[in-house]
Amino acid sequence: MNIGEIAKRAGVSRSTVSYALTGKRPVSESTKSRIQAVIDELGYRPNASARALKEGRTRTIGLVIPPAGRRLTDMQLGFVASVVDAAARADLDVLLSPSGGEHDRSFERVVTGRRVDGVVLMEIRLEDDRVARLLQSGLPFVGIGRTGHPEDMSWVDIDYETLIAKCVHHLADLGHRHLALVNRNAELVAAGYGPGHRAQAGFDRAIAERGLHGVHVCCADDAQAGQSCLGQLLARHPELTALATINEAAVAGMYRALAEAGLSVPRDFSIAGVAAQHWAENLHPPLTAADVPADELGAAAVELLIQRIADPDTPHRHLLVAPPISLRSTTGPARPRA
Amino acid sequence: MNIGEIAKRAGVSRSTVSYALTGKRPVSESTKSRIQAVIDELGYRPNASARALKEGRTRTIGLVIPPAGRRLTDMQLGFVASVVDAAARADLDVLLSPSGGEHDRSFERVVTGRRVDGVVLMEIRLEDDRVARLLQSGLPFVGIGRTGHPEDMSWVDIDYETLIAKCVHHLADLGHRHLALVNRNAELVAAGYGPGHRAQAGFDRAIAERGLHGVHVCCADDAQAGQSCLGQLLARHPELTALATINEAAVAGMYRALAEAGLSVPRDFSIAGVAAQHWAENLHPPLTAADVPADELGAAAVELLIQRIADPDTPHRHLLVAPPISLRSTTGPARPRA
DNA sequence: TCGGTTCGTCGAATCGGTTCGCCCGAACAT
DNA sequence: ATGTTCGGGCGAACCGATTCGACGAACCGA
Repeated sequence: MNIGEIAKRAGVSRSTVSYALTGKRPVSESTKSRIQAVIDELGYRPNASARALKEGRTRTIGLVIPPAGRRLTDMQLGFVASVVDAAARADLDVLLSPSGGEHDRSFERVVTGRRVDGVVLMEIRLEDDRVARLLQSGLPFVGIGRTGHPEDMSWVDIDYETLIAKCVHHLADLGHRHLALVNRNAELVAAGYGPGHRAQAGFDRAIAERGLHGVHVCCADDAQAGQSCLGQLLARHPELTALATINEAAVAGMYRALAEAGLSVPRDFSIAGVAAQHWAENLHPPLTAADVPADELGAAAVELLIQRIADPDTPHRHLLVAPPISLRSTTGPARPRA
Repeated sequence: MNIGEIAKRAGVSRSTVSYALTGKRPVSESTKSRIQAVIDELGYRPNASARALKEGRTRTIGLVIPPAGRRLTDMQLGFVASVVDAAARADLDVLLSPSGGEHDRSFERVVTGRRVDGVVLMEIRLEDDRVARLLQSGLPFVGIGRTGHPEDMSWVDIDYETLIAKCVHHLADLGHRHLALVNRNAELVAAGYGPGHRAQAGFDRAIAERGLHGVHVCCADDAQAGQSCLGQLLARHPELTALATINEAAVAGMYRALAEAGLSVPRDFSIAGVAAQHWAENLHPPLTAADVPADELGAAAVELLIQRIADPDTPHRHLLVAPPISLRSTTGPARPRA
């Protein structure tokens, strides 16, 4: 069912059908309705590949997510959902590419075969070869997250450094003197995962400013790990009375570890973190946390990307968000542990 | 950077470059390596749209997920992950379409514009117009889930009816006489969501077979809802001592409701369900449940789809899985509530 | 009545690949 | 010497849209 068939049955040329559909040139009402009738009857839709070939754009964006197999965090899910949603609103399709580190065929296909008009990239490292590939390819892209050279690209990001510092100050204000930072999983941080490093920087800075004691641990991104990790931490550091974390997936397990240790939250131990609002609210007890507006960030990323696609030479734009900390039920005045 | 440019620089015709790349006709080693050198130098990759146009296939499959805005369950996430993963292994790209009920532009684009070679459809209702659209369009597709006329399509599915019946029998064996079924959210079930109805059918059947008493409730798919829903249920039905559920997202909240009511699990109250293995294990306490092998199902769906794409006239195939119930920590002997 | 717009339409070129038919020369069999 | 096969390569058609230049008819003001 191609445009030629429609043209033939409507008794016009193919170009007229095209103009009737796009409206890029005037077509009389009578022929327009005749064409439309044929189209409705045959259920014709223009072939996307042919259109993309001629127009030079695919009306599709790529979304590069962490590799399959690894579980996405709730926040990342929020990003994906909002990107997909924003793209749909702009009548763009989304091509999913689960891409890890080295030569990933899926990533290469997306970047290199003109399959997409632009790319949204997630889980960016301080040094990230996917960013390098995209830069050299000239394909428009926007990061959710940023590298160590953030001027070279457009991005939206969460200001983990500031937020974790805020958490520390909040806890310090409550009298806590011995704090821990529970980071994301060790492999990720070792690979140069930006938020992990920036969170640590913010933690160290705030600890120093307030003259406190801080310990830093990595923890796999699930409840089991959170439980065992904090269990060990509590045993090894009996002086700890609070922690800050960016590892939302581990928090539920931390609660269990505290319960096991006979510590009640927030009476004996305080936790402050950075998490998707939905997640923080649904934990039990609800987590005092900086509520990351995942939907806004994803939508903003798509908006930036659409602009870059329209004009690849616009200067890069950046959006760094540092939402306020919502006080819920997991932080309270310091009380020395037994 | 098109194939003509490569041909020119390598001093051969365009067709020779094409044959050198696809290997569909013999090309001498010497010219092949000359062509390859030019390609490496210029970083050429064939234009996917042009190839798709000529070949008549896109090497892309569509994945239709529940509409954005709604949160995917852990099991659904497992499906998505495994579909994406299986597709990547087969060098297929995945186009994501979040599609709800009525005329969804994203769904229409995917189905109708020859953007994809086939579709994996999720969250199918007993009567589903997306299935109808796909059938009439002739596009190969495979359901994760099935309609009320399952012979007309290929699908993989979980046998909720059998599994919930098994749960009931398991609980009955433990001496429970008054059981509840906690279903997914009411809108979904009202809209004819298959698993919801089949679970209820299995529940009713088993209840009747064992001569028990059963109540049936719908519950929104989150912990908050699970808590309030079960709270009310316990108050209204003091005779209940156990429940079966397919609503994995609500289980954490049910635990809370039970704790609030002063009931301990499994001493005072038992829960058996159907859930993704990962989820059941990570709950606290770990849920006695039929462990749904989400990765296998997703991979099987892709495999079926690839076959249908290769030969659209093969008879439909079906895969109905009923994994055994893993006994964990949430079911025990009945004990009348105070 | 004549030249200039404007409207509606058509034909042909084009996007970047794949593929079919054909051709040339070397190797081989008869 | 003659026919046959086959490796290696070329040119052109084709996939299904968009888009540009052109063209006839109607319409306008001078």
